[in-house]
Amino acid sequence: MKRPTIADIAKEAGVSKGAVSYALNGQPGVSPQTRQRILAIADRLGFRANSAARALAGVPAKVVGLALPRPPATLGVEPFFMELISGLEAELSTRSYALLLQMVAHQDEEIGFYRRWWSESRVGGVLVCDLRVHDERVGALRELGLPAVVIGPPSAAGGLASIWSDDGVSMVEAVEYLAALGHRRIARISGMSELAHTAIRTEAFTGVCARLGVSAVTVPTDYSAEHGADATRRLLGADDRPTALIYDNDIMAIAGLTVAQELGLSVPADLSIVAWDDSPICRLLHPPLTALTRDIGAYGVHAARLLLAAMGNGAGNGAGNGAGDSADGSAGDRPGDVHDEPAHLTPRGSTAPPSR
Amino acid sequence: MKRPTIADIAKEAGVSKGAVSYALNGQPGVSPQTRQRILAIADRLGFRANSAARALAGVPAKVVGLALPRPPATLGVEPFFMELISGLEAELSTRSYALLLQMVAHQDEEIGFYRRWWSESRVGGVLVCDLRVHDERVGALRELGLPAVVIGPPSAAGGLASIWSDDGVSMVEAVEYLAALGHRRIARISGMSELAHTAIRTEAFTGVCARLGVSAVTVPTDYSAEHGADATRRLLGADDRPTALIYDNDIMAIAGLTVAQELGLSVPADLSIVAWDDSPICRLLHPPLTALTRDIGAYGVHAARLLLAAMGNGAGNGAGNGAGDSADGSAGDRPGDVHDEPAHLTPRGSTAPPSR
DNA sequence: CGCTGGAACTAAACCGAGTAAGCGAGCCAG
DNA sequence: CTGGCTCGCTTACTCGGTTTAGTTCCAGCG
Repeated sequence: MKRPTIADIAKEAGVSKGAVSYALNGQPGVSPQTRQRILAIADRLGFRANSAARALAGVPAKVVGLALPRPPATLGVEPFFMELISGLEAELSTRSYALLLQMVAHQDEEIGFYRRWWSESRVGGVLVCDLRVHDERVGALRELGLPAVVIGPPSAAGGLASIWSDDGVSMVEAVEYLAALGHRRIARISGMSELAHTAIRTEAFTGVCARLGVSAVTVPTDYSAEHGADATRRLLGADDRPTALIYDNDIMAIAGLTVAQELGLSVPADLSIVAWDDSPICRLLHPPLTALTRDIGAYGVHAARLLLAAMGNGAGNGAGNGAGDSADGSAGDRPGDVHDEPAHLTPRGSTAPPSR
Repeated sequence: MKRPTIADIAKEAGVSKGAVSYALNGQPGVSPQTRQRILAIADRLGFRANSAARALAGVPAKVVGLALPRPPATLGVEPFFMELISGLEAELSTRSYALLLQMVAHQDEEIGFYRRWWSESRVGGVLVCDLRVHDERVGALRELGLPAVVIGPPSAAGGLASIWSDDGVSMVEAVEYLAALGHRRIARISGMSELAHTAIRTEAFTGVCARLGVSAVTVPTDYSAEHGADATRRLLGADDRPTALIYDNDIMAIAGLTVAQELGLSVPADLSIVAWDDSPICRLLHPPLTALTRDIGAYGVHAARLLLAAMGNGAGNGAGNGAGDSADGSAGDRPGDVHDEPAHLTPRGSTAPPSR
């Protein structure tokens, strides 16, 4: 089986390759009749333009690169990423863009891949996750001139387009809720402290706790279930143990719930638990977890839209404020930054007033 | 910043483009000295061959395609896939292959993508998951002549290379274990019954239960936590409820554990639970789940190796029996089929003799 | 009637690699 | 001394699109 080329179509239609190219790409230079004829033949032959040839001819590759930090414990990856990818794909594939996935162990390797993708002109743009407070990737990407969208706070994006939901707002909502229930000792099991969004959450957490007169502790972890369980054990073993715990991801919250139950604590009577991000499992646990819920899929859709816009394919609604349901970009961020809806608290059975 | 091309290198080295190409690809036709000089220049310039140009020149694309069935409930995807991808990547990236990921809603769409990838010569081969009993994708791929590896039972692979672990063996192990504990009514919450591996598990399950004189029920679901919970509720509400449950994935097992506890049943005293596949959460639940454990990452590594071999890059150990620690390919399957180690039972706190 | 202009198309260059064919130099054998 | 071979390299063409620079033809207009 041989793939049909434009030359085949040209021969069949009795025109030149150029005419076929114009016809297929909707460019002027061919009469409507000829265009119709060419399109019909292309369709009949099942023609699809060879992506290598178009890429070589300078048409930007309809491929988007995503480098995923390999999870520290190499175990499973958080549900967050799967949902994000799912959302990215939803948008990308409707526009016939492909997603090139690459797992990386550390930032240097990741930058290496960006360099490589660029020099091989493999991708037209990239998505950057897990932004650090001072992130070398930003500089490297700007230097390469590779279109990029940062999934994280604009403050650390260093001028690259970014999409993010304001974790500070969500953190305040969670703490205010717990404080209103009567909690006065709240601990937080956070992710890696070098991550930009962790820093933002930490700042918001300490800030709002101070304002409300609540004692606040943050224990940084690597986001893994194991570390989450360990941290929980340590916090609950202390003399003045906290009455409420906020976990920076759902995986650790689930692990923490189990630890609490093993220690003989009843949730929510003896201990309240809040999870950040809300995978289906949170709803199915006993008790179901109160969680900070956001539409991660939509987050991915918006990120993809923003990147496509940055790549020049601004096609219609993709440009500017791509997020249909996003908040206004009120804070003085440059155009190209999109604020998604922040996560909101979904109270469930794992939170209640502390027992006296 | 402009990408260096072989023409740049040629000019700098004072030779022709052809010589550079020969030198870079380790082909004869240039003297060792000239080769050295060219390589040094290429290195200094940070040269990387434009992937589009090589693809156009007929060098097979170092890209592997993976179409993932979009999860039925579009919620999160099973940990299985993330771990599998992680393993695939581990092998692919050491050989500088890229992974093209595509989410698809149904089989027809998936076949469409294979066609497209083929006619655009985007990928050099594909991996096929979630094999059906009679799977149209197999025929389509053979027709296209696109190298492919099936992640599933050879019986349904229709002659394509396949990799798989014998789920029948594992199922027998689990049931024999439960029967030895004294269970006489075992139910199984399975995945989609049209999937080939579900069929194999079901056959093994009914077979071994009949042999051991154990009553067996299989309830098919869509693998989602919700369906798993529903099925569990129904099974446990019946008059002669089973004393042990086997779940076809870990997600449903977790949901099922929660349901049992809500119904006031104590696990494992009143009900034993076995999960198929063993994500970190299984270990952290209370009680920790007895699970059928396998090294999914290694599974992915072997799948990638097999595909690379099928694509002609047999480089060394990739060919033949790619799985270092795999069982021998004893059963009469053709070369190109690899048997990975079957899942083995890891007894934990969720299984015990049934209460009288 | 002749000139201009635009529509519709063709021919050929081009992108950046890979590669078959050819060619000169050096070497060896006859 | 010459024919033939090999080595080392160049030339030129290929892949399949895109794109630029023409070319042809016809309509419109002074």
